[in-house]
Amino acid sequence: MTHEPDQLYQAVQATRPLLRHITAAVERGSLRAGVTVGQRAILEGLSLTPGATAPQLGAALQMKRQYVSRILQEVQRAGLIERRANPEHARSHRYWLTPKGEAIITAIRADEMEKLALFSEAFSPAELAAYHKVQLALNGFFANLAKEV
Amino acid sequence: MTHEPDQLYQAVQATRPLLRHITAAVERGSLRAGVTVGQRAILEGLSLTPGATAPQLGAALQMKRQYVSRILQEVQRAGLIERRANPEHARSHRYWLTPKGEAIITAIRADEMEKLALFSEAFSPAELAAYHKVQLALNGFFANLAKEV
DNA sequence: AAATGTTTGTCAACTGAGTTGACGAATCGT
DNA sequence: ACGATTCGTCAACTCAGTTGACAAACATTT
Repeated sequence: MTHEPDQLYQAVQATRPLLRHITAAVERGSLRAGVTVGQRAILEGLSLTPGATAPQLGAALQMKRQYVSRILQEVQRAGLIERRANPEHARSHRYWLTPKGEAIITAIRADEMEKLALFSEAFSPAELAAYHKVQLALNGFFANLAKEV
Repeated sequence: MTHEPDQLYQAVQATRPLLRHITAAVERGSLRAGVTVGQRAILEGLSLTPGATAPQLGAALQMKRQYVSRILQEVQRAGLIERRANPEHARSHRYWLTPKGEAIITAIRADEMEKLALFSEAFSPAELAAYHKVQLALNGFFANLAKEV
């Protein structure tokens, strides 16, 4: 018996408007004042792996190092991160959140967690786990598809 | 007992790279020659509701009517759709896929279905159903969040 | 019939996300 | 010492999508 992928197809289609809505909703949050989703991703990344380099962040967040670098410059100018020289490489830098940056990403995270917690009450742990599992698998699947040829 | 939304949070975060990979993978498909994801969405929409107007498509696809209109012009020039006057409104038009457009969206759909069918074998029907369910609910949830001020 | 509000198509300017290419300086491997 | 790789930076570009404006057509109210 073959699995009919209709549901999956439809769900994947919905990814586009979903992301738009996530972005819009999240940017509307008062806590986000002036922080774009790209910047937010960088702050989150630095929160998880303090002292990361730009290329490391790029790999973790699946973005090009040049783009990461540009965002790092923006948030540095905004005083949300600071960079220090990398003793192991004269041209390389490591990045850390400043207290201000730390406060902002923490507030954003708390706000979003709260909203998601509300949402998640409508679902069973099994459903949420399945969502997580399939989402990550899809990510890997399409990343591979995109790479071949 | 509260649901810990950590998994959900992480999955939602993954939406951004996921969409990028989907787009890249799908545009790499030889069948897509010259068809952007936006155009593809319009073709899909017209396939589901033939004779739709631009504002109707916009509502269905959750895009602004102006943007839909621009894409409609593109695919019309490419000969994938045709428009006819709307007898009920002198300024309005209805849109239909041409045989060429029909062939293209059918081929795209078949190709993607095939790939997704392969992928979906790794999951139980319950997991796929849960993914679908949560994905659509998230869409509605964030669409609402984005709307309220 | 006239005034007012809404819908439609179209044009234009803009933002945001992200990629790609290039270049020089630094580092690594051999 | 030499070639390949890595890192930072600048620049140009694409793509998706929004917003604003304007005029024509239509609907509604008075």
